[in-house]
Amino acid sequence: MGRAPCCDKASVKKGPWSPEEDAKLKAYIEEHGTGGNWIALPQKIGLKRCGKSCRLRWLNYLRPNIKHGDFTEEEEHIICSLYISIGSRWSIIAAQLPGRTDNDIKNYWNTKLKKKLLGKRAPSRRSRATTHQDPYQLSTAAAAGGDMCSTSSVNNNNNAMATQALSASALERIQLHMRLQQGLYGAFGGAAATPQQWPKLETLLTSKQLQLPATEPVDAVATTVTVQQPPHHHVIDDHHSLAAGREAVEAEQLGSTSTGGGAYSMPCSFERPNKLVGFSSPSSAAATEAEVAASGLTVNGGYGGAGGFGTHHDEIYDFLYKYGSVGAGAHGGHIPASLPELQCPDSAAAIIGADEKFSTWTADASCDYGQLQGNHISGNLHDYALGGYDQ
DNA sequence: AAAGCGCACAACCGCACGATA
DNA sequence: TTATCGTGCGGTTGTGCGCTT
Repeated sequence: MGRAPCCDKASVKKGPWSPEEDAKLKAYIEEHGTGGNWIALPQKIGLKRCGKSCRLRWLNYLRPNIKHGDFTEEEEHIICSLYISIGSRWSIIAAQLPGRTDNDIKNYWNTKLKKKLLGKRAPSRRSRATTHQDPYQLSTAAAAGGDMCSTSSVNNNNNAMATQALSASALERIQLHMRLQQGLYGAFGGAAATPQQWPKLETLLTSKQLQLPATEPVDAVATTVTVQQPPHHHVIDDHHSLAAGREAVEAEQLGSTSTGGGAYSMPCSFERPNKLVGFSSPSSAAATEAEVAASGLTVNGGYGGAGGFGTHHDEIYDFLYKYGSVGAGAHGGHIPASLPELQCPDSAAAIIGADEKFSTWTADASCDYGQLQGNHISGNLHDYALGGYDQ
């Protein structure tokens, strides 16, 4: 049985708000506040609108000090840094930008900033509706289907396609991160010849350019946590095992180095600050931990992702934490300068479109990936970032 | 001139979570 | 402990405008 609708959809007005409606809502809230009940509010003031619609209208357009358009370079920097770090948590990103709404930022990102930074065109809705499936559709389908990637098999076409499609989202952030780190495209008007170091999240935090929620202890940034894989949707046996991951982290902690071509340890193998985990509900995290323990899959590393920033974002964050700029990491927080140009894997190209470049990570790259060198990082990262996670 | 297309923005939808009875 | 409800969020869709063909 589904959930009861929040309002009688037959009797509420939909579509654009009229000036009269705006005036009614604004006047009432300015005088009485919301009363803590958006659902009841429209009846009180005689609006034939859904309470949720009223809330949205107020938050996005009517409340004081709302800014629209004209995003500054500084704001773009913050949006990008946070997007790389935490993904599409627009409300959190919006909290760092006074006067901006999550909806505004989301729209700005989707329509302008993403294209500006990645040089890719979002597929039009028309083409999406009438042509072959693209990564965006597949992501949606996967999310709606819930378990398109839920089995351990990634060999059938559907799952392979879904996994590839999901990688577009995951790898997009990594690619964005790298491009910005390397100043490849002179984003924001910067000269490509003088690579611009993208500000580390920590830098933004310490310089007070960003403010984490007040509930988040400052020292959480340096705190590591024991986290766990989600109890379901694992694709682990194609390349590695959780045990291998555990062994790898133990080896890493002992200061030993793994051999090239050996079991790679990217998943489940490194510490990460819990600043993101801190947004999770302790109860839900505990529940997940208990479930994992019951399933016998408990390991060091990885992340349950119950609440907080979600599994998908956390995996990317974990990767960037070790190899990117969101943490000290094994490479001092910097992507190796010799990282090769990123190309779209053939299989993904068929879906994404040959003119779009997506990240892949090749074994023959000359860059130093430390213990990852010599491994087929492409497949591993790909599966790592996406395998079995139901984002 | 008209149709098609791309784009930006506003709004809606459904889900997840927390609070509370 | 469980069911219900309100809220918040992220993804998606609707719509109008301007440009191109």
